[in-house]
Amino acid sequence: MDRTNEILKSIGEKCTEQRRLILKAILELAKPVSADEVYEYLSDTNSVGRTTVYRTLELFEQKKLVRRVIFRDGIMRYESTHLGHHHHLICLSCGKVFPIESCTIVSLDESIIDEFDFLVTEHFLELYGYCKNCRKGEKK
Amino acid sequence: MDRTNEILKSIGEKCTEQRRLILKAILELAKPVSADEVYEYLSDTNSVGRTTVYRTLELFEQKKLVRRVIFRDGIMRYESTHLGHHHHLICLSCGKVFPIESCTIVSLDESIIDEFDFLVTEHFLELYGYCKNCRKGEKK
DNA sequence: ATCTAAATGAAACTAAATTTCATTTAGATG
DNA sequence: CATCTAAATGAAATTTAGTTTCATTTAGAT
Repeated sequence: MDRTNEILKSIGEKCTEQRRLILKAILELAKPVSADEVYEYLSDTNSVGRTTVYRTLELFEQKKLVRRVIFRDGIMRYESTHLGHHHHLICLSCGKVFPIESCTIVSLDESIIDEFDFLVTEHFLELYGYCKNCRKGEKK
Repeated sequence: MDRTNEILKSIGEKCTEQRRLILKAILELAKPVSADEVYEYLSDTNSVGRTTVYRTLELFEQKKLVRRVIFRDGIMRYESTHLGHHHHLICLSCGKVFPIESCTIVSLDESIIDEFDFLVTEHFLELYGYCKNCRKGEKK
């Protein structure tokens, strides 16, 4: 059940207890999380320092194990690339994040090279609003 | 030529020298700029403090004179809402920002209420890649 | 001209993220 | 298996963006 060792080997980096724990956390959480959230998540193990979390997430980003996502609060969050390309619905009331798997923007990426002579390599779309739960009991 | 007074009056806020200068800067720069960039832009006038720039941009955001945009570096930038709804091409090489006026996402906003029962009130799309200039002379 | 609530700005503070550097360790090598 | 070394770790210091505090100034109402 612990694929973290294999994954770390596959990116050609040392397998340390800390890296395994951080990778495990990212896979388990399966949503965008900040370095501090990962640190808190692992705080009961008492075996990973804050600095290491920051550094390891940066390493994972370089190695494409995670991608960085930034919402309106400007905090850097990371999510597993195993989740595949998707966008986010973010509730302005409760803060919950919902993934949208379908992406209708890829065609835009391609048309932009013609229209703007700009080669798009990645794009990020975030949609803000109010989720089902937070809209309950509101005046219509 | 100085509409800043009228604009400040129209939002029902005091017209101060500082607010006029900051608003003028935002209108002149006509692109997403950080508080510090506005401060630097006005540094030769020596008449606006850093704190005031931060506070005034926040006020302008509340009053919908500017909107906050956040790129991958997590720095808060603001741009005039006079520019209208649009998205951004950001060059990963030179950092230049190009606006895309057309928005093909509005229909997505609407379909999401049905599919996810989530009411979208705003969305942000940023496309990263390489602009014409920075791609010059590269191997094909 | 006077007055007052609001605006300003220097300095202190906060929070996220990065850097430094002494210590520890993975895993390569003999 | 023991040894060795470059890499990884983490506590503390530092940096940076942004916010708060509070004494002073000022817009604009009276």
